[in-house]
Amino acid sequence: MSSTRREPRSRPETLERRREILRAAMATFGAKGYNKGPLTEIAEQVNMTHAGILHHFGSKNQLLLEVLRYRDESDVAELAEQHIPDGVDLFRHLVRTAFLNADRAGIVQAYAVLSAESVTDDHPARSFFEERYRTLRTEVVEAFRVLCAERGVEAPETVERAAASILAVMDGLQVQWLLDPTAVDLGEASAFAIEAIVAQVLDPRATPVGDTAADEGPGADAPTGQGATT
Amino acid sequence: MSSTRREPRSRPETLERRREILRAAMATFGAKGYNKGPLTEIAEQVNMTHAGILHHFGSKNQLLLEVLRYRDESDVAELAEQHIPDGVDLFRHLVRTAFLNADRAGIVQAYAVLSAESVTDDHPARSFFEERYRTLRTEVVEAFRVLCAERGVEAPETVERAAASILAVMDGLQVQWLLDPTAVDLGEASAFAIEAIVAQVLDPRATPVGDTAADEGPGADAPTGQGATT
DNA sequence: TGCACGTTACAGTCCGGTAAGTAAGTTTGA
DNA sequence: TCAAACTTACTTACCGGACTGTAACGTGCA
Repeated sequence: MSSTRREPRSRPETLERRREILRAAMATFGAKGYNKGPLTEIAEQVNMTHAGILHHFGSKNQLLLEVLRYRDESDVAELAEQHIPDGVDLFRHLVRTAFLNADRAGIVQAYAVLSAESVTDDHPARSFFEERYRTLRTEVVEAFRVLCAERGVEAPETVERAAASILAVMDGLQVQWLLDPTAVDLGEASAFAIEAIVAQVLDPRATPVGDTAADEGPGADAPTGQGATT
Repeated sequence: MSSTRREPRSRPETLERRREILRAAMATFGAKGYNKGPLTEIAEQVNMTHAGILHHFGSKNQLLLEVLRYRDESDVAELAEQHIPDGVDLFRHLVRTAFLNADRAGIVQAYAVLSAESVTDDHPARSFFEERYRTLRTEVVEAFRVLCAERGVEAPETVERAAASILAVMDGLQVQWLLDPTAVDLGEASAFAIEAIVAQVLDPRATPVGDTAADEGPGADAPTGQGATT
């Protein structure tokens, strides 16, 4: 756990070898989760023993963290070739990502499984996902501010909720889509929901739900229904 | 795995004993997930050995399925004392549930963790959650139809996407809220998002996102950005 | 008396991590 | 330049722990 030889990487091909391992780890963590994804399965994908993996990463725990960091770095590297989206471009970017994700079930599954698993006790990826969501929410909030400024309206205080909701709906749709890809169109549904939320921020309207929901608190009555936690 | 003595339950107190076990199992599966939640931990919560648990449920696998069934039955039993919500009442019910869930982190976590874990290979709860989402989506679609009929408008074909989105946003917000309860207000954010989606179904409006998103497909360009999968 | 409800004990797996050894590669210095 | 000295990248072998499931046995209610 502690004495992990880190960053030797003297030989040039080692770096590519490590990347192979990281991609393999992403695959099995995605398919089985972190807890149930054994090192041996990762190892045999790259024709190695599990001890070889541990030689490179020190521990399974450390491997997971590097897997997550690796993906973010790859994405950021690709992004750097473009401009950094802000304002309405960020929302378009999110919609486009949702459409693209429909062809990347493996990666989608890895993030869906690992992010939910991370809320369990002492999970090694917990702080990673905490920070990830914090960062993403901040970016979306900023995009709302820019968008409102362009429209010449003051950004309402609902932007925080809206930002969380946009990320939430994308994640939640992924789970439903992974369970039954024929039942949910990941791209179209994400686009619809994002439009709905953006519209509500820019031009709030009362609805038959909201009419009474405004004063809704942890009411004294009320059971839970089949959708207890959804 | 196969020959599990089921439903003997000769003595009256046995039924309550089983319920104790189910509640304890819900707690540890929620805290650690199914794969990492050991039977011994469930057992010691009810002052038993893990072999005692297996005597009642035959296998850990079977225990999980009964846990999930038990919760739904409890919820439905409570619901039966009320009316079955439909039309706009279902949406109000969902919002109310979100507020209530803010005080039930344990149950929320169990569903969040298990539903995401269920998408992994050969997970015992997979078909449970497939069916659960299918049922819930159908109910929400029906509520949209009733609501549209009340308003005298024709239900648009977006109701399917909207139904999936409403469930998705509730689930996704739960994950963010579990990771950092101070960053997200589960009830308020759920209410906001549900209102937004209902409003968009009843009265669709173009947005700066949708203006171009309509023709958005798996475009040839486009990387993924930090929010690769969200 | 017999069955339900446990217990203890154990079998069998699986898995992460460590130790020790080996065959390459890289560095260094005369 | 080239070989000794050292490092890296593994392998095999093994340890120890955790966990599910089974078998055998006791105990008390009906």
